[in-house]
Amino acid sequence: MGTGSETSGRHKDANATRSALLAAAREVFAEKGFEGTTVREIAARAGANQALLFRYFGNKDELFRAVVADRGHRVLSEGPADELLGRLLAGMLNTAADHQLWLQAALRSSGHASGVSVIRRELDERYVRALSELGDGPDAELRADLVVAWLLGIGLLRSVYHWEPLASADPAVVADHVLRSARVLLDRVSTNFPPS
Amino acid sequence: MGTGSETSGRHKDANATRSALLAAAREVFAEKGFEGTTVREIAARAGANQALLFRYFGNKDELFRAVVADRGHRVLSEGPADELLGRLLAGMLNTAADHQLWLQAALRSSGHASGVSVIRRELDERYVRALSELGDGPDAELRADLVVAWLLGIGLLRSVYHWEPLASADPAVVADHVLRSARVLLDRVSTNFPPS
DNA sequence: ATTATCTATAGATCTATAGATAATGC
DNA sequence: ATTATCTATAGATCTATAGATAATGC
Repeated sequence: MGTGSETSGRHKDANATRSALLAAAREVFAEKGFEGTTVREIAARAGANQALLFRYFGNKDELFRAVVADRGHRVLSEGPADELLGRLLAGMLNTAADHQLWLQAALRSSGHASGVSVIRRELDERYVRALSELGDGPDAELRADLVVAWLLGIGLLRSVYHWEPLASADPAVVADHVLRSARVLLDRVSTNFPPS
Repeated sequence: MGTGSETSGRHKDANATRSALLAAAREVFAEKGFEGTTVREIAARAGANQALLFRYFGNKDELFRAVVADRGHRVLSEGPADELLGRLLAGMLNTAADHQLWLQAALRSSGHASGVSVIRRELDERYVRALSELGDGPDAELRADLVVAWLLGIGLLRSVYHWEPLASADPAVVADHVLRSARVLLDRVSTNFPPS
């Protein structure tokens, strides 16, 4: 107990070094994608020796997976179903630094198998499964896919392309627009009465 | 006149070699992105010597730009304004092989400067400018961006992630869903009377 | 004679490892 | 004595070029 990890970095602290490497890797992978990143640059940014990266993570691909792995965070059970889309949207519009970096790292690595698989897994496990429980019908899945496409496209333009005015827009305003339109898309799926 | 380019490839034909390299480059860049692609693999797939790639295109980055450059095709003036969104959508859902490869190559190269700039340019010049002429108002641009995000997200899920059922869905069905929802998003922008 | 193609290789990477050194904990 | 860190380098790339060869056109 009482790890008390100093960030000074002049000590010998395996945990601190590991975290520094992980944080640096997240940044560099986000900036340049998997293939454009070199382990030496990660180590340099972490202020650590390059050999430690292999000692602690095995190889470059495992380090990448450690960076993007397992964000957990099941959205479905966190609140009422009719606010689900809003929660998914909030997740994608999340401006927390680590979320933005995670998204950039994954999307900028779309040419690499691990980059593709992490996006597949995250979108499927969190977004599609959550949305698909909202309704049924012949093309309920397709409609859910279209919503996911929208959310991912918004994340892509904001995080990777820094597309203005979208990137700097108020998340609440963006959410309002998207929710209003997406409800049209999803409405026929649910068996609700039509409003007014 | 009368080029009569044989595809046998045993002759000496600079134009044929150039095209073969370009076509092979489009495929490999689409599969692996800019950084994951090697010039040797492109040359091998083209059945050409690797040195010719540099002779004809200068370097790898210029070859990439030759692959993704300038798709032209101004969409705005091609038909009535209220069908513009449908035309943009048709463009993104275009299942022609070369369009799919173009989109994959660009998106899978999101970690590379040229990949980012080509997407920026194409989306801006074709999609955003076209859409922004549809309406005005405080957040007309933001709404246009959101439509672009949707189109790009759909293209990303289909082309890069082969996401089902979206990837194999009938473009007409997809278009119907998207148009219906997007009209809600864009409607307040135009100064039309509200329908019914 | 000109132009396309090929050979061979320079030079600069990059990942990953083996083994030496230095700091900690007992 | 153990564990973290560093040095040095193997081995495998990769882009790009210089210069030789071979096919075409006159």
